[in-house]
This record gives sequence, structure tokens and C-alpha cells, in this order.
Amino acid sequence: MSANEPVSILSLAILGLVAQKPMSGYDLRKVFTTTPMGHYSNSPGAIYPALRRLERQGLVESIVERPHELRPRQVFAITEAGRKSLVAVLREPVTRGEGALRLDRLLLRFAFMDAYLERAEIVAFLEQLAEEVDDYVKYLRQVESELPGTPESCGRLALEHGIEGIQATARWARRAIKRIENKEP
Amino acid sequence: MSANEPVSILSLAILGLVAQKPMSGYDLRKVFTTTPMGHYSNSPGAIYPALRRLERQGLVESIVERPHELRPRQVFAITEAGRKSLVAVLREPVTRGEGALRLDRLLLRFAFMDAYLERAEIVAFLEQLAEEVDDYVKYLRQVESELPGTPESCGRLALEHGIEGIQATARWARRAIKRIENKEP
DNA sequence: CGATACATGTAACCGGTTACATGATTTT
DNA sequence: AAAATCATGTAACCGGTTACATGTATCG
Repeated sequence: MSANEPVSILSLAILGLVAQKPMSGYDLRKVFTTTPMGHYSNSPGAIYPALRRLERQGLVESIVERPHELRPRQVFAITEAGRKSLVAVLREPVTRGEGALRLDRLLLRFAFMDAYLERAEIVAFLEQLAEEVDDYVKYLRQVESELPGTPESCGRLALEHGIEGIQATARWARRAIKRIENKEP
Repeated sequence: MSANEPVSILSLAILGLVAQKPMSGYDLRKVFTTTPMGHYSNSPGAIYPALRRLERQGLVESIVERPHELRPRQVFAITEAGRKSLVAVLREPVTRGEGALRLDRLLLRFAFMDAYLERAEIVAFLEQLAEEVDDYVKYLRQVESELPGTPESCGRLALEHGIEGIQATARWARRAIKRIENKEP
């Protein structure tokens, strides 16, 4: 729909956060520095420009508190367009862009879902994710089988690490489905 | 030692690859596009500049094949300084830079180790890794315990995904240690 | 009241992505 | 010989990191 979607994963994280409640750049920075969300970068030189971009796209709007003082405080809130755009991102199908499953982006989307999507949609997302992950495991096993080197070679072991990590993801997704489905409405 | 170290993770991947055998930019691109190494970006606009940087740093050197033709082929090989620098990177201690364990970089380093490091060093690396990962799990559990929301809330589930993923890493590391130690010399 | 920590940003640099360009080789 | 594909790159743009700047509250 709208061509105005948050482009980077950090923008998406910010959009999801200000959707929960309006925040200043500093508030956001605190979230990123004090929680594992910091995985998506916690530097002010990333956050403030991202907020400007989101504002330019009309996805967030800001009100300036204490406008007459020298150090004003700018609080950003999501707009209706922003909410629409966020939901659209949450609803994107689960695919491998360029052969690599961008798990961090997918998980970030998932983390914001329960505020906006029906339970059935969330479950469908997890089912797609589990399928894609299974496919990816198959591909990695294929690669492994063609790999030269002994079973103790570091390259092979590193690949096995990758395989086991995403197998853990598949198990998690299926368990999450059950947890969500068994929850009383 | 040398202040000339490969800066980005992609540079490190390239350095490790040309250390195995000399390759052209195109050869490298093929590796990145056809294997899971593509995780570290497979775009020519990243690879060629990275090669230039490595060359400027003296970590790789190139010979131009078919120099008189219009489309020459430039093959890059690691230098002695490059090999030293690579080994220095492989020997870096396992730490959390800015609170986030950069697993992808650590695993990339690991993948290149067996050509250059003693078995004992590799095992020590894995032990450090397992410890750091255990610490990180503790931190994440702490975060989880302070998280509001029901056990089925998406945010909590996403965090659990992270926890389980790095627990899988810890198990992998300990299993890899055993595999390497039990290998006959 | 001076020092320290908290709050709120800006600017320069740099690495990566996307899109484009162009020469050689193979296929039809 | 034209079309398609392989091989080898370049350029513009853009997002992120690092380092710096400056204002406000707090604490000794």
C-alpha cells in the first residue's frame, strides 16, 4: 500500500516502540542501551536521524515540550499512517530475501505483533516461519554434506552451529504456537 | 601489535578466504553468493572496496593476470603481514563489546582457526565462548523476569527465542570441545 | 558554588546496498 | 551474428558509528 515504510530495522524498532507510547529520542536511547533491544544499535547518531526520517515520512509526529527553553524536549508519537505502515510490515509474508532468512527482523516484527494482529494471524506467521526455517535447515545440511574436511574441522563445526541455532528456532516457533493457541481467550 | 587489522567483519571473511588460496574479486563473490557465507554480504560494491582497503593496509597483494587485455583479472593473495594480522584477530579474547556478544564475528573467527591455531588454543576459545554465553543467558533471564506481560505475550516469547538460541550455542561449544579433544592427534 | 552526572543532540567519516556499465564467452 | 550469460567491476546514495558539543539537574 503506502510506499512509506520504515526502511531499516532500527526504524522499525523505533516505530514499534513509539507505537506503545510516545517517547523522546533520549527515552528511546535508554531503551536501547538498557535492554537486549540494543542489539539493533543504540547510538544517538542512528536514533535521531531515524526519527527525522520517520517524521519526514509522516509515520511519527513530534510535539516540542518546553519550547521556550534552550534545551527543549521533543516527544515523538506514532501517527495513523505510521500505525497503518507498522501493521503492514507486521503482515509481510515470511520469506528468504536473497537466500538469507533475516531472523532478527522477523523476530522484531513478531515482538510487536500482539498489539495489532489477531491470534490466528500470529500463529500463521509462526507456522510460515517454522516452514521456512525447516527449508533452510535442509539447504544447510546439503551444504554440509558437500563440505570437505574432517568432522572436527572448524569450518564444519561452525556450519553445524548455524544449523543447530535455526533448529532451535524451529522448535521455539512450534512451542510458541502451542502456547498461544492454548491460552484462554 | 599491528594497528592494521581488517576492520569490518566482511574484510575479515575475505582475508580468511584469500588466506586459503588466492582469489579474484569474482571468485570471492561466487563464494559469498553460493554458500551460507553470503550472510556476510555478497554485494560487489562491498567486496571490491574491501579488497582495496585490505591491499592499502598491506594485508593482501594482487597480481594482474592478462594485463594487456581490456578486461584484466586481478588475483588477490594474503601477505605475510596479512597472515600475522589474521592470526592476531583469531587470538582476540572473547568479550562482549558494548554488552552484545557479536556471535557472527566470533563464529567467523572460529571457522578459520584450525589452519593457524593449536588445538589447545581453539579449545580455550570455545571455553571462553561458552562462559560468556552462559553469562549472557543469565542477563537475559534477569531481563525476562522483570518483563511485564503474560507468558504468551509476543515480546516475552521473542526474548525466549533469544535465550534458547544462545543456549544452543553453549551446548554446541561444549560438544565441539569434546569432538576436538577426542580427535586422535 | 564548583564538579559531576544526566539529558539532548550534531557532524564527519565510512562501510554497505542498489543500480548501472562494460568486456568476454557461450548458446541459438 | 544476435542474444544470453558470465566475468569484472564503478558510482551514488544512505544508514550507522565514533566523537564531540552543549544545556540542565544534582551533590558535595
